[in-house]
Amino acid sequence: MPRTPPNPRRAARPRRSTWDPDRTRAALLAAAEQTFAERGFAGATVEAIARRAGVNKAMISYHFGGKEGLYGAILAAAATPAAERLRELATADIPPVEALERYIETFVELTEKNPHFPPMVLRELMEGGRLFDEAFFPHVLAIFGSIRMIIARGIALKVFRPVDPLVTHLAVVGSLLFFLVTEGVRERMEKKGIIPTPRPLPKDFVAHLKDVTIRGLLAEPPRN
Amino acid sequence: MPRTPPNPRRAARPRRSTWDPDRTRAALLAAAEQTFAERGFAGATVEAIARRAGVNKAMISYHFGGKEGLYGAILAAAATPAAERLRELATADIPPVEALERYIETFVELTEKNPHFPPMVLRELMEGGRLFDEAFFPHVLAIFGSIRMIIARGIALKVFRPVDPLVTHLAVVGSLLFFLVTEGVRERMEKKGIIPTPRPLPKDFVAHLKDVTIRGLLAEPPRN
DNA sequence: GTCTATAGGCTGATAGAC
DNA sequence: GTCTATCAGCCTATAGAC
Repeated sequence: MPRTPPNPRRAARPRRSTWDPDRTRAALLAAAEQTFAERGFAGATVEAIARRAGVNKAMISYHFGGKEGLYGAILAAAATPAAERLRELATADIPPVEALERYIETFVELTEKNPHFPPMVLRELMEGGRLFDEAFFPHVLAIFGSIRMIIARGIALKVFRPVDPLVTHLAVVGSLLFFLVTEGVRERMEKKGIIPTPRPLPKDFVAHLKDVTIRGLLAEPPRN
Repeated sequence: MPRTPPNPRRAARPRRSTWDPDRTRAALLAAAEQTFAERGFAGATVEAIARRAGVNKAMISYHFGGKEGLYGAILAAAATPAAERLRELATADIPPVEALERYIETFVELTEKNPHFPPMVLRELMEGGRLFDEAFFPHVLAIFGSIRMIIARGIALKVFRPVDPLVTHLAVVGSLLFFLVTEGVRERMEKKGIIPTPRPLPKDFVAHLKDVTIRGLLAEPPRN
């Protein structure tokens, strides 16, 4: 009898017909995104990320040059299309009220494909470490700058009151990010029965924020 | 000649006439608050905290039972008076508009004594780990519940439109927390000359948020 | 391109002297 | 109550086989 029989687990797992570096990269990006969002940069361990991705942890160093590189790759990958889409919205020829409403909708919609992006961005804003990377920072500026442009245009057209666009956009984006990053805790509270009413859904929040923000900004108050 | 002359650094430091455990505890709490806020729980090391406090790192285990205990002590200490003060405001017999304005003012004012509290609370909301501690969670509920009560009262009195108080308070508190936790990054951006205009101060943000929120909630739009 | 094995560094906690 | 010295555990990164 041989000392080491074939490992059943190894035999059971269908061997991939060939190596697939793209699949490895993609799996790592997805697993890391989730783990970083849950535990932060320092709290996430490369072993946890690799296990979740189903690949060896050495692959992180190989493909991304280490934990830092992986983090940066995730941020840049998610930020690029988001920044582009919001900038298009801001520079398109759309009435300011509608543009602002669509900014809010789009902001939330984008995070549905990428639910771990808001906590990562917020963390970077708090810690400010990797935020100023060349590959990431311009996108953040674009995301925040787009809504500021929309507000400024609304003021120039006298549709909005002469508020400070900088302060205003902080209030709106802050609401959005806060709602998005706290969805998890509300879900847990609901499951534990700590809060009586069902938790608000993203669409409820979007509708509310559009409503209150527009009303708060309009030069001519709407008739109720 | 003796092999080991008196260590000059040791001699230079004036020896405290007697030990002062209260001072040790206080120094650790202050240093930890700052370090945790800057780097998060996992990112902060007990050695960094102890060095900043000017005490030996073994004191953390002695006085607080470890890093976790220290973190919890900070959260509870800051949350208790804040929750109490905001609850008083919510239950006092004040017109809803004024109460909401004072809630926003007080919220910001409280963090000026305790600038590291917002990032710690927000982090807990994101990670949800120690959030559900018995010593901490009721205070968070009180802080969030107070503004919800104010809004609900305004609706009952028909001063505010019939919005959802739960959604509404998330938008307001979210704005506040986001502004407060990102003050550091705006300061850094201003110093680096990345943003052209001077950064908004807390009082500017408070004034804006009060203005836009009240206008967005009022049943009878104000005459401009 | 992927994996195993391991090096090398840092962390949080504690035993024991004072 | 405080300090020094030290430990076991975990971390990231890499060398080298396949």
